[in-house]
Amino acid sequence: MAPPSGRTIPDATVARLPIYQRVLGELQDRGAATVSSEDLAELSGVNAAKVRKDLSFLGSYGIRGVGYEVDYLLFQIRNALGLTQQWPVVIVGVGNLGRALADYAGFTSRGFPVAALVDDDPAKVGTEHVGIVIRALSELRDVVRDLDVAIGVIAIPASGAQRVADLLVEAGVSSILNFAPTVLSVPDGVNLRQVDLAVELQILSFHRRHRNRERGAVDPAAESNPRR
Amino acid sequence: MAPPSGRTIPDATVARLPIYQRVLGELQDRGAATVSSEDLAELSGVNAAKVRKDLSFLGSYGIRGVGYEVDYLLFQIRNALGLTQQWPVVIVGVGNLGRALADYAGFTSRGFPVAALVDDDPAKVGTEHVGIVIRALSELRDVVRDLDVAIGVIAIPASGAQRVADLLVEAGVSSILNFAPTVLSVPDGVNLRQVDLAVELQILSFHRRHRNRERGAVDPAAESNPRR
DNA sequence: TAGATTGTTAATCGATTAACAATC
DNA sequence: TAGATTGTTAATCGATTAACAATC
Repeated sequence: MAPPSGRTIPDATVARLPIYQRVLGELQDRGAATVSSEDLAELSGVNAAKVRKDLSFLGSYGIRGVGYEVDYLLFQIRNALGLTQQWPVVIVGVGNLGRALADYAGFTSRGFPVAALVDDDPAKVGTEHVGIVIRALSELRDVVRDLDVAIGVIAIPASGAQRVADLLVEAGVSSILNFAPTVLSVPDGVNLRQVDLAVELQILSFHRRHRNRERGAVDPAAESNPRR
Repeated sequence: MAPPSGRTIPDATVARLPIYQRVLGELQDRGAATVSSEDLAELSGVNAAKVRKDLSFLGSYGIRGVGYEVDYLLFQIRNALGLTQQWPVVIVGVGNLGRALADYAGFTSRGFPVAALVDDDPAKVGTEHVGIVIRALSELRDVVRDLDVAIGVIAIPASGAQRVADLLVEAGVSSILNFAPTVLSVPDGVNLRQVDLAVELQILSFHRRHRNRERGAVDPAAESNPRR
């Protein structure tokens, strides 16, 4: 009954909690009071046993014979994820991707308000995007301090990413989300996640190829070895 | 010596092949002829034993005492991923995210040229973005047929995503990359991958919270239970 | 009480990693 | 031959899932 104490939530479970959170939010909007693991699983695209196991790591928040109270479970998931408060983010790089992220409603609505935009192009500094003034890279430290920024988002080309990561760490952010296709190194204690948009396409490409293989389709590009 | 025949490459390995590919590409640009599993691991941010195991699923392409020939290994990885040919993509939704994706150099340079842009806003249809004319949603089938499109990218809000997915499937694409934060259902035989930009922030938030916990920091937001 | 659904167990499967024989 | 590095084994760890007792 008490919230789990020793606790360690497996990584695989942590990665699914945001999905449950989103689905529960939709259920809440539709006015659902409770949901069974079966239904939550269906809506989330996973196995029902997995849902129950995942939720059991948070504590014992279901009611046997009934299901889970939507409001209550949503609160507990938000709590586990640390989303009962807002975490302002700074986006570094106001190119196409940076602008898309700044406009992306999903950030603010899910607890990550875009507090600041930063770019090193003098032509952009001082202009506004969606009501946020673009600041210079040299102001990063002040921006992070003044706006209480916890998370830095890197939305610039790979070549400058490590330098920006270093600046973000110096400026005091504790977490970095990197969209540049390059492996970054950060000090211990700084959380780092990497998203590579093209990687997803490459994985798709692999699966596409193998689905076709199974069906006996011929893939001419797959044959022939080059030199050596 | 012969390319592996029975083959099944584990999912975890498939997910890392694009990383090795990118790192090998950088090594190639720098003129490196060979690379050891130790160095490739370091540059990719993984364990050296894992690199060797991953690569062994593709075949036996290393040279003991020497390492891996960069060019040859790169070819074999591209081959395994099905990237020895180009896979044109169509991007549905020319909002901020769609435009960012269309401009993203990483797509074209890694074998996924943006063949077409599609939007259902009449004001956008017929205009150009980065040299590509924006077509109407109703033309999707023609676009896919005429431009030999294999992959559809969904870059619209969640509410319309399932309908667009259905249209893409009808139009004949075999793979879908979905950026809308909603679970899609597609027929068997269609490959689907989901990217949720906010999910990454939420996972970061969790890890941030627990790093702090370990250090004995107090998190006021974590306490107190709501009603019930 | 009967029906429904959770929380947990235990079996299974897949992924990681150190260690080392094979071999360049 | 000596040194380096692969490819593979085997031990370990973590994730998934069916099954079911507990209980609303």
